[in-house]
This record gives sequence, structure tokens and C-alpha cells, in this order.
Amino acid sequence: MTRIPAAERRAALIDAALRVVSRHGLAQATTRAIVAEAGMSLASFHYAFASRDELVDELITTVVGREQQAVLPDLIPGQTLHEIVEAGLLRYFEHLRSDPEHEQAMLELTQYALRSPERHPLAAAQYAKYIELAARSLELGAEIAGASWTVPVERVARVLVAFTDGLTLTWLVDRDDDAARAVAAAAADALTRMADTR
Amino acid sequence: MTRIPAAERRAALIDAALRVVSRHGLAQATTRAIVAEAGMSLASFHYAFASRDELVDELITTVVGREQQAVLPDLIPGQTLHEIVEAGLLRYFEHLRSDPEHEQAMLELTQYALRSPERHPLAAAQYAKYIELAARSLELGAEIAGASWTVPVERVARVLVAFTDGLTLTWLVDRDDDAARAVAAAAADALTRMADTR
DNA sequence: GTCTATACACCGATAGAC
DNA sequence: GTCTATCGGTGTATAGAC
Repeated sequence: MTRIPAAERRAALIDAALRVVSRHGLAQATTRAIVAEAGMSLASFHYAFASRDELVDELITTVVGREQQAVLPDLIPGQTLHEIVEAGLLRYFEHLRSDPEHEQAMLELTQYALRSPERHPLAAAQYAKYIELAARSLELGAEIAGASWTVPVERVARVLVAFTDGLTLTWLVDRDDDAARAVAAAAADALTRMADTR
Repeated sequence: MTRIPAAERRAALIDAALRVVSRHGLAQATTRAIVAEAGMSLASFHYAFASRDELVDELITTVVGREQQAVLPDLIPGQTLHEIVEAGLLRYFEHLRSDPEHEQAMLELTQYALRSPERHPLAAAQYAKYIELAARSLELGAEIAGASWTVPVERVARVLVAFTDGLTLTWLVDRDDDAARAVAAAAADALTRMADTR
């Protein structure tokens, strides 16, 4: 095997780890399974990371922050705020349907972080980012629709994130597409009522 | 140790397992940890259960179905449907606040079940029970308030369960009580709009 | 039936040859 | 730096004494 910079090796292992977690769950993401997925030897793992925990921590902080833009709706002028919000939720749902294992992996990583006091802040920081991104999208949506939020937008965003999590978890369990779309519609209703839609 | 019927021993191990999962997570709920919690020897475990998986399966099917009544609101005549629904959600939230580890354990068990095809139906069956219970509560609430659901009540219940899950997960992460209550209020809004409130 | 002692697999992590 | 080989520890499960 040729020589590979440490940073690159770390990135490759992170990618491999995410694939393993998505496919088989965090419990099955052993160092051996991860290096096999990455096509490396076992010893290279501890050359790049001090421990498995170090990799999992980095997995939580880096990977969760990647494809956040998937939730951004198409912002088409002329749409009502309700239409914009619902379209954003449905776009997220299509993302979930296209790669359910990935969202399941995210949930597992979050729950893992919640289990140890020193890792809990990692999960909290990620959710803070989610809320921030959601808030920006909601602001943009209101601007396009000519509406304005009557509740602090961060609070609206927090509700949106909660609704999204609930949609995800229940759909992962029952795979009921129609029910999930009903959740999206109800959520759009609730959120739009937090705005003055002019 | 005195002789104990197998059924009783199974029940004691199930209880002990739930306590261990709540305190330390499913990954830490090893056979050794469970029998230590139950005050038994390691061999008694495999006298009562063929395998650890068998215990976890029973944990999912039995324990999840126990305290479902916690969500039932006080049904006070004279309240509006919105008040009844929101009170039910807030009652659930107080239950969550009083024993967050238990709800976290439930989430972990659900996610574990989702990871293997043969266990997925266990999670689906539990959620079906949740939805059924929620539907009955919603019917009762509408009756008391003199309202009627304009959407099939099972569909309303499915949305309620999704909102509850989202409230749970986000609160477990950020422990923001006010934000959780805002989610409950928004959810009550969305649900009430699925009814003709007279 | 219930225990202690143990088998066996697999885990994270490291030693040491190259 | 990168590998193979291995260590120490812990997991599930079982054998065998009582």
C-alpha cells in the first residue's frame, strides 16, 4: 500500500465508517469492519485515530453537518408560505426515502452521543446547527412569500426540526408514505400559523 | 438461591434489563450486567432465555406496551378540543421530563429492532399499538369537546405519534423545556385543524 | 435447578518485522 | 509508515459439580 497523508486516511476511514454504520448500525461498526470497508489494514486505523471513540466523535461532528442543504426548498416566487414550507418538508421526505439508512445512521449517532455526558454537547451542537439552518430557510421562505414570522424564527425552526425528526422516526418504522405526507402537511399548517401571511 | 419458576425469573430479568438499558444504554446491557442487576448468576440467564436476543425481543414486545396510559389527558367537560389535545401532549411531556432515561431506552429499543429484518415487525407492531391508543384518546377527546374529526382518526393519531416522537428526540438533545412546550402547542394547533370544532 | 468454572469468538489496541 | 501477528479483555454461551 502506498503512503497516504494522515488527513486523507482519516477522511477515508470516516467515509467508510459512515457506510458501515448506515448498512449495519453503529454496534456493528467495529474497527475491523471499518478498515475492511476502507480497504486498509487494522493497524492503519490506530495510525490515523487514537481510538475508536475518537473516530466516532469525528463522525458525529463532521458528517452530520454535510448534506444539510438537502432540506432547502425551491423558492419559487408567487408561492404561498404554506406551499413553500410544505414543499421543503416534502423535499426532505424524498431525501429520507432515497437514503433511509443514512438518516437511521444519523439517529443512531445522536442517540449514542446522548449516552455519555462528555459527548452530549456534540449532539446538542449538531441540533443547534440544524435549527440555525432551518431558521435561515424559514426567513428566506417568508421573504419570498411576503410574510413575516410572528414568533422568533429560531423558535419556529426548533418546532420544524422536531416535526422533521418525528416524521423520520415514524416513517422508518412503518414506511407509510401517505401518513408521512400527512405529517408534512400538518406540520406546514402548524408552522404557517406562526406567521402573518399577509 | 431458592427455586424460582421460570416465568417469574424471565420477568425479573426483563425488569432488570429495562433498568440497565435505561441507565446505561442497550449496548451496555450485557448478559452479565443484566444478571448482576437482577441479583442472579450468569448461568440462570440462559436457563430462562435461550439467548440475549430472545430477551431483547421480549423486552421490546412487553415493556413498550406497559405504561401507554400515561398520555391520556384529563378529560374535563367544557374544555375545547384544542385544550384537551394540548393538555394531553403536555402530560406526556411531563412524563418524559420525569423519566427521560426510560423514553431514551424506548427509542434505542425501537432503533435496534429496525436494524434487522426479522425484528422490524416488532417495532411496527408497537407503533401500531401506539397509534391505536392515540386514536382512542383522540376520539374520546372529540366526544367530550363536542367536535368531530374530519380526517380518519387513525390518520390524526399517526400524526400525533410523529409529533410526540419529534418532541421527545429534540428535548432529549437540548433539554429546552420552553421549546418543547412550543412544539406541543404547535402540534395541538395542527391536530385540531383536522377536526370540525363546532 | 442452581451454581462455579470455563470454552470460544471477537473486540480494541499494540509490538515488532520490514 | 505499513504491514502481520498477537495481547489482554470482555462478550455470549455452556459444561459439569452439587
